[in-house]
Amino acid sequence: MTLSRPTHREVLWQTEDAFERGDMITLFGRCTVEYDGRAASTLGLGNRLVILKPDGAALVHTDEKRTPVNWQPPGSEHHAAVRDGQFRIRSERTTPAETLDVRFEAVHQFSALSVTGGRDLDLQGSEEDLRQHILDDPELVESGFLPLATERETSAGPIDIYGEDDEGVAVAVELKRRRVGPSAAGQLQRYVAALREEFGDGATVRGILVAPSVTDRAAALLDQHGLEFVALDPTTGRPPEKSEE
Amino acid sequence: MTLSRPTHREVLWQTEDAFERGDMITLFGRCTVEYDGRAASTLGLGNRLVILKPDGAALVHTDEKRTPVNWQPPGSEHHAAVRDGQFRIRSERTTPAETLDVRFEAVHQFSALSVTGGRDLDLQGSEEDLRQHILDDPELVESGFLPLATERETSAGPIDIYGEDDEGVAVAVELKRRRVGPSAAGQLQRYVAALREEFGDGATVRGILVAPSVTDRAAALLDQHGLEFVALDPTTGRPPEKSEE
DNA sequence: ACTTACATTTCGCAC
DNA sequence: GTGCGAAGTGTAAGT
Repeated sequence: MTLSRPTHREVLWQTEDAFERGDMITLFGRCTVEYDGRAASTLGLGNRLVILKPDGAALVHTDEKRTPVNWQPPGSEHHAAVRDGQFRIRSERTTPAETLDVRFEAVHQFSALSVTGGRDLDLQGSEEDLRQHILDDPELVESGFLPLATERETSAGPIDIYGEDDEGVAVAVELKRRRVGPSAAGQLQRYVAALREEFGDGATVRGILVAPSVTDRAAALLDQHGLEFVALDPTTGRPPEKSEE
Repeated sequence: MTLSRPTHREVLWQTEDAFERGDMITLFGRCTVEYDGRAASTLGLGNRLVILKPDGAALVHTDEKRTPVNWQPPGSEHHAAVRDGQFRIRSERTTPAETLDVRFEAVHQFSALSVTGGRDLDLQGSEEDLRQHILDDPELVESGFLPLATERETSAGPIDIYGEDDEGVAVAVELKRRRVGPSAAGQLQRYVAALREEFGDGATVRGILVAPSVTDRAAALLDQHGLEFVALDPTTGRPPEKSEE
């Protein structure tokens, strides 16, 4: 259902009907946007595409970027009204308290869309896949590596794969699906430190970062703390080609 | 410009015209989606909203979530074609090499939208704002704090605010606009360790994390490393109310 | 509701 | 182009 150059009243009726039906709404028109919540923002007049989803999500898109210029996450409540010659959408949520106000000077187009069909994506190449590759063939990490647990808890957080090397020394393995920087090195360092603390009096714990590649600075940080790096690609589960490193 | 229940041919012509004009395109219809690049995914048949932006961004939205189910970032190249009774969009980019394929069994609606007007958001409450509050009034961190530099480089990365306390001891201040977890504590720890390394032989360096609040685990990590915490709200630049902590 | 970490994160900025 | 960290990050899983 689409309206071209509708009156504000028409948009209001159709919006309420669409909410009722659980349709997704798209509005294109000249509007301002105000947001207040975790931060606060204002956006001056311009033509934008506004999307209202039946799950409570709201998106305001300009002609640039993948990220909406303003939005409201799912679970928000949308309300529509006509006031002061404007068609207005107010979207509110709690925890945290946030409001999004879109005020249309003119709505160029209104659509109510019945969105049906699958929304479950079949995705490959995640960190989870990389973990499965390693559990299927622990030698990928190193000869004699024995995985003992996944998501093994420490005081600093959960270790992706916890195990032992061929000499029975504890090993913390941290997985990343893409090239890693300093933060991943720091993360592994936290886990290894937590294990050493847990085991007490100078226990030996090794830390291995598994990822397609590392930046220089991350490599230096790993080095500083005696941590190791193993190059593996998340999709193939094999060492990446040199061109991919 | 909008077409309802157009033929694939009509959509193709209008799509090419819209690309030419630099319009934003919205398509609603029954389609499958395939993605291959940093990861890979497939999405079965269903009604979705597809948005093609003139900057090369592509978005595929279902009726749920704020995040598109599939997408392509700005800078991609969109191509349209009719083949095997389908209207197809292929969006490609390089570095990294990624392709997005949307195949429409039926296009229920096509729109070409001329998106004009401001897209610059005026946003308040960022980490940058918090920094300005502190530079305007360093006492917010602690009595006698003297900022000497922002983005001060270390071997582990840049320190948000570098300065000295009232006794001339070096202080690294890390800012966060929201409640912090273990990673922020680790980040500050990296910077402080880098400064100690840089200054050599047991030099004293203090680290202060400034944020609205901390999680328990993060507080424990700070404690472990002798790091400190100061509670400040990024918007007001003042200690947050108890209810906000 | 809160914590924790992943994400095809995206985005901006500096080198 | 790569590196690095912020973001109103969003999202899922566990507690």
